[in-house]
Amino acid sequence: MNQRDRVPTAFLRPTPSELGILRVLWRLGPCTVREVHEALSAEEKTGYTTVLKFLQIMHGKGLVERDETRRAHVYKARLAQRQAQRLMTSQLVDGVFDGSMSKLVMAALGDSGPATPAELAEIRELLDKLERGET
Amino acid sequence: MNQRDRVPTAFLRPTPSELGILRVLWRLGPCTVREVHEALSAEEKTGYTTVLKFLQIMHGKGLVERDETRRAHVYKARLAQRQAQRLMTSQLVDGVFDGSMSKLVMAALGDSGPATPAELAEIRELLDKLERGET
DNA sequence: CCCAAAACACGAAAGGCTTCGTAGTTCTTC
DNA sequence: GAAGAACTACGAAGCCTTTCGTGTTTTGGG
Repeated sequence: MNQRDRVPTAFLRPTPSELGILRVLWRLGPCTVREVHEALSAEEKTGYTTVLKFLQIMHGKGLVERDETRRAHVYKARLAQRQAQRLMTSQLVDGVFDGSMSKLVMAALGDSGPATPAELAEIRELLDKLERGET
Repeated sequence: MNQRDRVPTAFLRPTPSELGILRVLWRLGPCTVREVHEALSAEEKTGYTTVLKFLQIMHGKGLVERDETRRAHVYKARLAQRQAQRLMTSQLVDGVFDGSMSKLVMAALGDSGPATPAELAEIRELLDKLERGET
């Protein structure tokens, strides 16, 4: 595969199962299959080999990296959570918000059980910075 | 709030093709297969019967409604774009933002080429309303 | 050294997505 | 009223996802 392919195209549409595994990897950092399986078992009933197979497939797709130096391979998310957030957010914006990021923000603010005051303040601060800093 | 499967579960994960069709229906309103096909053909090369089949399948899934009173059936998106935005946004928030809507907002505001001043003002106004009005 | 436990690889089945081709039905126009 | 256009329905092929079961390899303890 091309080294410049920094963002695997598979990331454009991770399946729910893949996301579940990625979430574990983001939360716990690099993990063996067993560790992922145990973390996942807390919520869903999944066979060990199912998780193994997923990680193998995800490795094939470039969604995760694999360290094979030890017997129990260690898997690691290829993209940081931040990057995945960026990607998938712009996916969503393109898909259903007519490409308008601010429509997304409006919808999110309007729909959410309104964020806590602290969060609102944080957002406001970011707005200030945006209005001053750039433009 | 739960009348009777108001939101088809298929909406939780529309495929790219399905989204393409839904976007046409949102933009043009209720359409015949031919109309959808023509709108879609502007961007992609798709066979007429392919579009027909998609609409049939989407009808089966409950993604679209169908008026059969005329020979050329008329299809209509089951959910308004606004509702789809709501749904898919909260999907995204659950999936990669640890359930935090404000994290999404922060990411969107931070990543986007900063919105126009008018948009920023609009967002700020909504913030004000949130902080005062509801809780 | 041998065995059980732990780990990986592989394959396969069931179901979903995508894409059409073909066949049958209804409408329009001479 | 027959020919052809415009529609719908159906089925099938090829590929992807999800889920395991089996089989093989490695390893640590007795």
